[in-house]
Amino acid sequence: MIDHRSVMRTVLPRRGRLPLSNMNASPALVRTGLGDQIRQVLIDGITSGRWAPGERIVERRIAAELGVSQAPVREALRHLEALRLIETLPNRGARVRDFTDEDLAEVFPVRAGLEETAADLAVQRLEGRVEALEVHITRLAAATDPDEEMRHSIAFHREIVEASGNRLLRSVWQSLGIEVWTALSLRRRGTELCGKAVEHTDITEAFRRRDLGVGRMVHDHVMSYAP
Amino acid sequence: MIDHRSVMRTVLPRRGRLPLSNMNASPALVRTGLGDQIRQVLIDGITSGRWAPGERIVERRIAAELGVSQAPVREALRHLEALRLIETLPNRGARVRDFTDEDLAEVFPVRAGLEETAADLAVQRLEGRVEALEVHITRLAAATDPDEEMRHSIAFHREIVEASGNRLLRSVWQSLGIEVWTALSLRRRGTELCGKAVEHTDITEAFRRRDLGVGRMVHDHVMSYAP
DNA sequence: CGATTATCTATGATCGATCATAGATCAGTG
DNA sequence: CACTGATCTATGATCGATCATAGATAATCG
Repeated sequence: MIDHRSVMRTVLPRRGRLPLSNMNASPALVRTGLGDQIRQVLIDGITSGRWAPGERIVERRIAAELGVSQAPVREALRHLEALRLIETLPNRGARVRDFTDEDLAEVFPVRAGLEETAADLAVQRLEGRVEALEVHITRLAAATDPDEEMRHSIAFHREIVEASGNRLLRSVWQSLGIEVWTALSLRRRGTELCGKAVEHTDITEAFRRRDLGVGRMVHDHVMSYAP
Repeated sequence: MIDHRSVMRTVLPRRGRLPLSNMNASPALVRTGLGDQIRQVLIDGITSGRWAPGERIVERRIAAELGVSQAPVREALRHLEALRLIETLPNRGARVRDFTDEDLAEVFPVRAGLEETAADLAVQRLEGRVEALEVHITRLAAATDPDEEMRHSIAFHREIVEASGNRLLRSVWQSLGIEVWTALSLRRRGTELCGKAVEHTDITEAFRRRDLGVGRMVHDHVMSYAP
């Protein structure tokens, strides 16, 4: 019998197991359920290449490896499916998706369409107040490693989406899982996307002067990331 | 308070053989799992107003009413959350979302952005072959009741998205659950969206002559649905 | 009495076990 | 030997029960 009463089970249960993910700084002391933790483990495993494309993902095996039951693993797998990291067939389980270059490229037109819309909405609401955007430019400039660069660059784009004030738009954009896919793109080809940072400044200036062409600017900027 | 207990039971199993809700016509004889059936029951219940906005959705109660266990109900609820039909808080359950007019309006800019992108991609691939689009115009013209009208109108838009050839775009657009939200909009205000059908013809003509401005046309057309 | 703390209750989250299906393996038949 | 069908196996889907948390209720204290 396992000790379920242990207060604040920060990590997956059962006899010393798994790395303690979120014990450190965090504004709200996020207590996350097993499903969320498992999801992160699986995302890391797939993006890092620990599981090969096409490899079968067996619910019970993952559950046993992590010392949990099948249920939260299933829950996590559904999230991975929504992120399109795995493919599932009814009654036949899931396997790691084999991302083609085309798969990786498809995200850019979608982002472009969503972010153009977001920018057109945001320029109205921001009324020239671009401080929040500038923060991410500064941080991006100060970034040291490529992974940090990526996160700050994405944060800039997320800020535009947030500024649109359209919660559905935010939700849809978030659900694209840009971080994950960008990480996969970077792994696929060499590390780039560096030079595009200057365009963030141009875009921010356009927001500052309330340039109604900013939507198109963002659209073209996003598409310029595409291979 | 409305009587929930009497409702369904037409399909969900238990001991006996599952009554095969869809044993008849259907190209591929889709056998759907409990989760899918439950999802549909819940969607119908919410869109029809059987469950009031803000009303609590208790997993075990639904499970008992349908004669199934908690697991497939949970699975269905997660889909409803993705459709934004319910709101969920960790460890505190789900309740029917109270859709504001703003909620209903938010979908149009998102659709406009996605469908503009889709149209710009589709016009390249279609090369003037607009037969698939015309089918939906014809069907819409032949539609009798408003519900059928809605479905054919949406089918036209879906066709554009399909024609883009971008599977991610299709997936994202589908996940918006346009049918459900449109049904809610129609329920909220009176039945309209009728006059807009002619614009479908204009758009189709633009596709036929490979007019590169078709993206903007579709964008404006979608936004014209917004209240 | 009002505030604080210790139950109690409802219910989401998780568990371990079972059912059902898709494939694989084996057996029989012409 | 190819083919059909029975049997076995792996595993997803579902179940019933238990654990853990949030909110309600009762008990305690100043």
